[in-house]
Amino acid sequence: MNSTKLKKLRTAGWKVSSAKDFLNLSVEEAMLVELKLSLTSALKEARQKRHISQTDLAARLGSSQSRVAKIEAGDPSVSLDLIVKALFATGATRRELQRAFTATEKIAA
Amino acid sequence: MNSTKLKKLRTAGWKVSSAKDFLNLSVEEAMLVELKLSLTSALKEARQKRHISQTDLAARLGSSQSRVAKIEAGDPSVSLDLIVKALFATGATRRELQRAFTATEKIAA
DNA sequence: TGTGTTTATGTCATTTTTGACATATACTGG
DNA sequence: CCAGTATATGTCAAAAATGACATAAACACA
Repeated sequence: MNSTKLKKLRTAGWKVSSAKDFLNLSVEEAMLVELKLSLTSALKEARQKRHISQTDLAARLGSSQSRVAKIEAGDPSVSLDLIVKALFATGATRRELQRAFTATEKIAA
Repeated sequence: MNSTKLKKLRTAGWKVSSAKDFLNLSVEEAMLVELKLSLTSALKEARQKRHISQTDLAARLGSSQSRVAKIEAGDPSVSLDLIVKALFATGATRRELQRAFTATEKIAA
């Protein structure tokens, strides 16, 4: 986790905390962001594979199309809770979730 | 996921939604709760194994001892984001996290 | 017993996340 | 081109989560 990567996350709108201990605290936050990106990517795949529209998924999830779009777009306003709930709502099992955990998401240059 | 289990989660303070579609929507929420419990349990283990106090962990995390206690207690007011950040803060790797994903947490009778 | 440390529980003002809505922009067949 | 469907983006009031604080309870170990 280098500082270039951190900068990229910041410009993407992520609030990777400006706390005192830049090289500790923020790294955990950045790890979380990476995890989220892996999962949202997995979500998009899972949803499309099953031919569910964002609107459909939103209904299953008790949410709105716009929020589903934001989840998949990796919007910083989306919690891990919601991402995981969305994944479950597509029918993904815990094991599938687990798989998504391994892959590290590349942050576009 | 039976309805007895759902009742237990509810009495533990979890807001497993009373949405129309009890046998779909709430099940995903319950799955999320189970996942959270697995992770908080893993967190407690990870922290204790490394002889870190809740106060120490709170500092690393930029949080407070009371919140760390709540995380480990499986308090419903704690987000998945915070649980995962806490796990990372103990030094847990993504692979360790992944392991915690498999184990299903028993809900005390 | 007392003293220090760790963990638990309750409360609350502030911050973050949410669903909903409007609206814009793709994308797909006709 | 148009019409229908899917997805993206911005905004906002309401709801949920947060750190901080007080304080209690459990634990250790002299």
